[in-house]
Amino acid sequence: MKQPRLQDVAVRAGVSTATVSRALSGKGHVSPRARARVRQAAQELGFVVSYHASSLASGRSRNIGVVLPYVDRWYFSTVLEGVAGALMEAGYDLTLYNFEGDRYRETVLTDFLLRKRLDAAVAVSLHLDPEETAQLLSAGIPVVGVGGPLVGVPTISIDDFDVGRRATEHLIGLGHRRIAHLGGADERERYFPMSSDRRTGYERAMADAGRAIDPAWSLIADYSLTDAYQRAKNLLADPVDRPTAIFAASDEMAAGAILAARDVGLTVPGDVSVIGVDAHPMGEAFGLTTIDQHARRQGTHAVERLLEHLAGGHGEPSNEVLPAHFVVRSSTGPVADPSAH
Amino acid sequence: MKQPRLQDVAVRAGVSTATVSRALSGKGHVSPRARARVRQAAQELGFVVSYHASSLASGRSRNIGVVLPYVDRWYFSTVLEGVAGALMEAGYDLTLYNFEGDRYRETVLTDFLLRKRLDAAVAVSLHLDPEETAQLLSAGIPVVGVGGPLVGVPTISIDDFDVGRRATEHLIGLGHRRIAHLGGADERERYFPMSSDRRTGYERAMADAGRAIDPAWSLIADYSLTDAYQRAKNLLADPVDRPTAIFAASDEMAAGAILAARDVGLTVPGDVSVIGVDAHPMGEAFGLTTIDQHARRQGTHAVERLLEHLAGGHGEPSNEVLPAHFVVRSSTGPVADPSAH
DNA sequence: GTGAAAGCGCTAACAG
DNA sequence: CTGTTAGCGCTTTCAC
Repeated sequence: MKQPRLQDVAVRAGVSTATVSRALSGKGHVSPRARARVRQAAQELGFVVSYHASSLASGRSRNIGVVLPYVDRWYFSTVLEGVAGALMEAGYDLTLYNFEGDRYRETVLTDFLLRKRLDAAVAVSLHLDPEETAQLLSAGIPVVGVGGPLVGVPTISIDDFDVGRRATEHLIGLGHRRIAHLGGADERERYFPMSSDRRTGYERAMADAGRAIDPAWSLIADYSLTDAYQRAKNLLADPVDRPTAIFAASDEMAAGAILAARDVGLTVPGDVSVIGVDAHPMGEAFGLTTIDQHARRQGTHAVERLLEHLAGGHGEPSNEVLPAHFVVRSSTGPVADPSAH
Repeated sequence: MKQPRLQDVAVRAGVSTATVSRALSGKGHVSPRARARVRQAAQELGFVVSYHASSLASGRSRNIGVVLPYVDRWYFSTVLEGVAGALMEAGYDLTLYNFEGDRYRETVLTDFLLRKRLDAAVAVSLHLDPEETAQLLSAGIPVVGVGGPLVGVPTISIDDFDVGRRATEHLIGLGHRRIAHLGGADERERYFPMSSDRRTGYERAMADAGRAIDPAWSLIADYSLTDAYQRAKNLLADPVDRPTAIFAASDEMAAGAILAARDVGLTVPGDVSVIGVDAHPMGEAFGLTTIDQHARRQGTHAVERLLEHLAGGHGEPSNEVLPAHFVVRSSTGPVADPSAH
């Protein structure tokens, strides 16, 4: 049994195909009576418009691409969930492009994005060089970024510098002087923009408070719990020259640091305080103090902006900075011996 | 500047559009010389076929749908990554449908899947009732399942019953008698199929070994680390009547159990052994013994089967059971006092 | 091996 | 408010 076509509905409803199209899409005026009959006929036939035919004819596809470097890390999957939910509400399809680090970066940019099948795209925390940005934009569709500021693309993000500074100041306020930072960098020595900004915020806060930063305390991990665990363990193993607090650029890394601390016999926050960023749900079980960056909301917000733009299009959407909020739990506390140096 | 069309390439190469189509798609015979000229012309013009036009004309879209209940849980995002990678290699697009639990279940099934824009779909760990399965299948496209056996749909999975039994037997072999299980169930009181099978495997192993199961030891959590943490904490708080080992149906839950044990002053594996399922990367930092179910491979494998089917189509793909492997680390060990009852 | 031409199923002017 | 009529850009017989 073949799928019914719009033509079939037209015949059954006793109107033209144009009227059916209008009645079903809601565009253009159709008499209530005709509308009812069309709906009825479509219903009976189980008619569903063909996306491809519709898209080809109209030039729009109700389909938005999401480009991200990872899908199995909390921040990305959470933003993705936000984006997916918002698109679903709006009746849009979502096409997923996963770089897997750098593995498919090239392929996605050159082969996939250009097939003119997307109405728009959202790029999550991507760091693209000018040429790559040009490739992205050459698809000729609106793009909005989430996370790292993408040069030349309107972006939804938080103030990562501020987050880094506030997290560090929280620790400083608790009397800590020896504060380490566990941040990230990507495999190709290109920073995740957010990582470097958070790190800069940390450095600024330390400098402003007149604290020295031991270079050995400025760690780089790959954003995974396990890697952070290893590095934190090495850092904390030294009983004399270890920090009393750690600011990790993500909750997963913060969790790794807490595990590391415990495994070298230190208590949290007794011997070492730990603060993260994200408000990852697992932070609860760790009693982790963190800064909530509302990842899901970043995703939904990006979609809202994109759809507004697609609908009205009053100028390009511009950069937008969303707030981030402290969630204080039990992993941070006053330094044990403030006089220690 | 408008995108070049197939026509433009044809003119430039001095051939017909039919030849360009054949040359570019690789279907049908084209002389090497014509092929070269077409490629050249397409190259120079920066031509990319229009997906919609191509799909409309051919009836195929090189687009596969992925339907899953969550995207921010490790198992699902890992399977998704596997699926995405395999599809990318094959030059297919991936359309994502996220149920978000049950939030969009209905919508996805009724509104989205039917728009005849997919060549096939993979359904990850979905439990559908017969009517829902019918809806899925009514899209008229091949579907393969991953994870839970989907009645009427060929599925790639592991033997969850066997996993549950082996995990439990591992504990029994270490001398444990008092073994608890931390499994999952979904919000609507419909089991995740895998959860109930793992639980059954646990029960069988216990029965076979002549161990009694205290009903209070058969816990249900929502698969999150934090929920597992809470429940395990309640379970382990009782100093007299607590289990000496816990089999958790996922590594995230196992991690929660380990945190809980430590927080009530117990050592792992000294006082309580914990085993999980998944081989979640964070298991390393926990020293977690687990059973690797090769989640990513489940995803890639499903795609391979699907593409084979799409290409050759020698009969329906059938159910397939992939192996799972022990990864023994330090969270399981001999029971402290084997004579304890 | 290659070209001509007929669609694929729908949308969007343009008349009426 | 509704019908007519071109396409949208590509694939695919069917001849040559």
